Parts: sequence; structure tokens; C-alpha cells
Amino acid sequence: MIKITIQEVANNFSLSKDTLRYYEKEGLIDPVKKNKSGIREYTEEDLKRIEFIKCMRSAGLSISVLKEYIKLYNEGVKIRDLRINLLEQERIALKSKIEDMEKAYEKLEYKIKLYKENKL
Amino acid sequence: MIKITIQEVANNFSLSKDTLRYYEKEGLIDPVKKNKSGIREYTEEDLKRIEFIKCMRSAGLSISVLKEYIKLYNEGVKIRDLRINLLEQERIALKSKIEDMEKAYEKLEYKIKLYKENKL
DNA sequence: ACTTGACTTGGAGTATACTACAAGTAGTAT
DNA sequence: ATACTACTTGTAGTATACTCCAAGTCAAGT
Repeated sequence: MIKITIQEVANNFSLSKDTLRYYEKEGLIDPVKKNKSGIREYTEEDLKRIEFIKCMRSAGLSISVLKEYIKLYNEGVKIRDLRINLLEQERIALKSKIEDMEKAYEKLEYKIKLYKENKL
Repeated sequence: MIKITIQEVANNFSLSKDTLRYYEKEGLIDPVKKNKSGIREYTEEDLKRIEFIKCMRSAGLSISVLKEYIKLYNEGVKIRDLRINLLEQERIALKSKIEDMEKAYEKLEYKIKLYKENKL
């Protein structure tokens, strides 16, 4: 078994140690195993979860939405449908957010073009 | 000349009156003309600015970045290059943000697909 | 044995972007 | 005239997501 320290996780994911502990406290990450000295030792499983959370956070999913999803996830298969539902909703929200951003992007591009052509 | 009240602006742009005054206070919107009773009367020009700000905000550009851009804008042509620069930077940042979000979107889609195929 | 450095905890503090409130004024309806 | 509504200002409060700090523990190096 590989033992990964919080420092290593922080470096690899560009997250602060504080943020990692914060995510754990909030339940986004399951409680990480600690050695006899109380020091966190992350597993591969933990890293997968952290990667997922980081990706979703960077997409703008809020802590509370992710908290809810993880809670459902941990409660097991019975409420699988709820989980699908939640993800579907977030997918839809994310889609319209991306569209908004693309609109803004085009607007920016256009504005820059005008500037460069000395028309502004 | 058309006189547009803050209420109408708020309704049309789905922004609260408080937010509109906040944007004005922060300098994102130029000081709006007031009638003899001190009530704001928005012009077409104001509305264009508000639309731009709203669009950029929804793309995630921060108040402080927009503040800076508007400040440069108001300071005139001499520093046009600075403005282009700022917009270029934001364009690049926005692009990578959109890419992040698309990655997250695909991940979500995939996860939902797995759920639906009963593989999770 | 002692210092160093990285870790632990719980809780306080910060930045951002609003959002609500209190006190007052102005115009309209009855 | 009185009540009602919408507006004004400045300031205080809130939600979110961290971020920092104090006090303490622990293992390794000198």
C-alpha cells in the first residue's frame, strides 16, 4: 500500500493543506485514515475523489451541492436515482453556464478586434 | 429622451435594485443622472454598460477586474493599449475556464451515462 | 536531550459579492 | 390631510469558500 501525505496531495492537486482538511470536514472527502501519530495517509481512492471534487469545483459546482451528492453517494444504491437526478440538474446548469461564458468570450473577442482595428 | 427607472432596469436585467446601486458605487456603471427628486433615470448608454457588465459577470470576471477596465476606459484613449491588454488577459483566462468547465461537463455526462447503464 | 520541522485540532479571520435595513424624502391616491 | 408606495442614502449583515493562527504532538537529526 502506498502512503500519500497531505503535503503530496496538496502539491499534486494545487490545493492547500487547509483546503484539503476543509473538504474533509465538510464531507466532500471521506475521513482520511490516520496513522498512530494521527497523520493523514491518503489512498488511491481518496485521490480519485479529490480529483473529481477539484474538477467539479473548477466547473463552479458549489460545496453544498457536492456535499449533497457525496452524502447520497455514501448512503448507497437505494437512492441511486436521486444521485442521477442531482447530476442531471448540475449538468444542465453547467451547460447553460458554459453557453453564457462562450457568449461573453465572443463579446470579448469582438471588443478586442475592434480595439485592434482602431475602431474604438 | 427615454427615462428608465431603476425598477425597470432591475426587471429587464434580472438584477436587484441594490445590485445596480452597488455596481454604480463600485464604478462599474458611471454615475446615473438623477431627476430633481434625486431619482435615477437611466439612459440607453447606461443600459448598454449594464448589459456588458452583466455578461462579463456571468462569465466570472470579478468586480475588481471590471472596475479596473472601466476605470481605464473612462480615462480615455491614451491608455487604450492597457485596456486591450486587460481584455486579452481576461479572454485567455476565460478560455481556460471554459475548457475546465467542458472537461467537467464531459465527466458529468460520462458519470450519468454509467449510472443509466446500471454500471454504478 | 534538544532543536527543527511538519503535522494535528478547533476556531477565528478574510475576500468577494451581494443583500437587507434604518431613516428620511417625494409623488400619488383617497 | 393622510396614507401608501417607491425611491434615496449610508451602513451593517450574510453566504460562500477558503485561509490563517495558536497551541500542542510527534519523529528525525545532531
